[in-house]
Amino acid sequence: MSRRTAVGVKTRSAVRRPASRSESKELTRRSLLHAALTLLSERAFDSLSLREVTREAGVSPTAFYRHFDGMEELGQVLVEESFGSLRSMVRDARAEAGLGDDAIGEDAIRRTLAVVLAHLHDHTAHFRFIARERYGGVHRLRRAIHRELQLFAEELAVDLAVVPIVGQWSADDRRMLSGLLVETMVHMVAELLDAGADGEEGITRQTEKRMRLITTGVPSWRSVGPG
Amino acid sequence: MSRRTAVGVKTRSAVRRPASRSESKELTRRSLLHAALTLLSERAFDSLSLREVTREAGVSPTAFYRHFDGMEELGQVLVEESFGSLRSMVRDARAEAGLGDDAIGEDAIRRTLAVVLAHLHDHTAHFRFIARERYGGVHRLRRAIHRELQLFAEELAVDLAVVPIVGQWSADDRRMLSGLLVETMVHMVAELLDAGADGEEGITRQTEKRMRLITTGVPSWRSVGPG
DNA sequence: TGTACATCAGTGAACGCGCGTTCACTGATGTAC
DNA sequence: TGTACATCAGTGAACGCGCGTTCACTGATGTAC
Repeated sequence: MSRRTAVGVKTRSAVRRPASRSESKELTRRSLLHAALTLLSERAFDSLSLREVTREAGVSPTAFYRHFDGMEELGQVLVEESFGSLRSMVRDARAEAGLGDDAIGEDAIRRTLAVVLAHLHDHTAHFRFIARERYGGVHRLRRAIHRELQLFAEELAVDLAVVPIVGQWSADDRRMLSGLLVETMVHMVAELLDAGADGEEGITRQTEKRMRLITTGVPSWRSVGPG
Repeated sequence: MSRRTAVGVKTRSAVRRPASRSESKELTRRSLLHAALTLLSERAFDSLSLREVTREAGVSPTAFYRHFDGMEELGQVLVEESFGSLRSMVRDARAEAGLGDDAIGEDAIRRTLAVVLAHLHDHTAHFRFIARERYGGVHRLRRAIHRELQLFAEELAVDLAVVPIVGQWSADDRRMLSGLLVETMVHMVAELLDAGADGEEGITRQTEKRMRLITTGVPSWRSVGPG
């Protein structure tokens, strides 16, 4: 306590004197966002009050206004942060999946799911926020989340163009496939967040099977069904 | 106005003197539930107040207590009603799909989706309530909804046992397939509720394709992958 | 059918409480010289 | 380095408001005779 925290040791609750006014302001801002995310783990954003957030963060209600216009602005920041998490995950997943000249094999599926699970553990609160507000009571949040997931699916659709058979498909069919794969992963995340730790293995195993069944259908797919 | 409403003419807002005290009580109860569902179309249950509901229903706040213990009990009733809608849909869908000696064909898929769409139009508010609270902020509601959807998927898994190839699968694989099909339909419902009327055709067409791709994979499915 | 009493769905006033937001403030940090 | 002043993150009191819940009530409906 009498010295600075040892170099290289990052402790969540490391007590160290903030170096400057702006740094200390940033700390308060972070603790407000953190407090909101904590409360959102079992509440809808809709029902969160400004005073609850400041109480959880350990500052006075008025301090809130030094950082945000109101709860709506804080919500927007949470969305942006959560999308940051999502995008970094997508980047990793695309790298790991390594779509190329091969069909979408078991390995690609397993590696992708591993990336999702890793990010889920690192950004649980962000992912829960997205899952909860995706169809929640706040229109602006729903729209923002929808747009972001759409974007993700469209990126995957483009990636899929290099996969052998899928490369011959129409763009619409590719979007259908990528949308189904993305939705299957999103659903897994939502279920994992809602289930206890003991449900984890069953859910991931089922999801892996689902992804395999979907890709199994690829070689026999016909865009328009038989007469 | 001077006479009773004509026999056989059912008008939503038909003004007729309630025949009895209990009948008039029931009318108020219905209007409280209706008011809640109306407000829930763009709000989370979490954030709904008792006074808002009574205001919307056009009665005094105190009247609420003649019908429900509090908001939580009203929520439970909404869940039960919504599940009533869901179960009647499932019954229709199972009858229409007519799973039997044939593979799951385009017709079965189309008929099933038609049933879902019909029920969606008749019970929009109930379905929206389920979609919103499925991963919403109220634990009890999440659990109830999860259990009900699980049940639905398990029923479908049992039905699938009569389908040629699927009949040879392990029970676990059949549950995987039914879970994926159910989730695909639930996702369609959620998207339809969130999109404008002009999104409807695109969403249903994509869903139909997704279901066809899934069933396309069935003949080539191997429970454990190669290698 | 008429009368006298019981029931009870819905009312309106009142309560204490947490809410969002304002305001003038305090005192540590930052800056100019 | 030391001093005098400016900045500004966070405070605490205060406001008016909508909340859930209580209570004694009213008056239409129901029932007993």
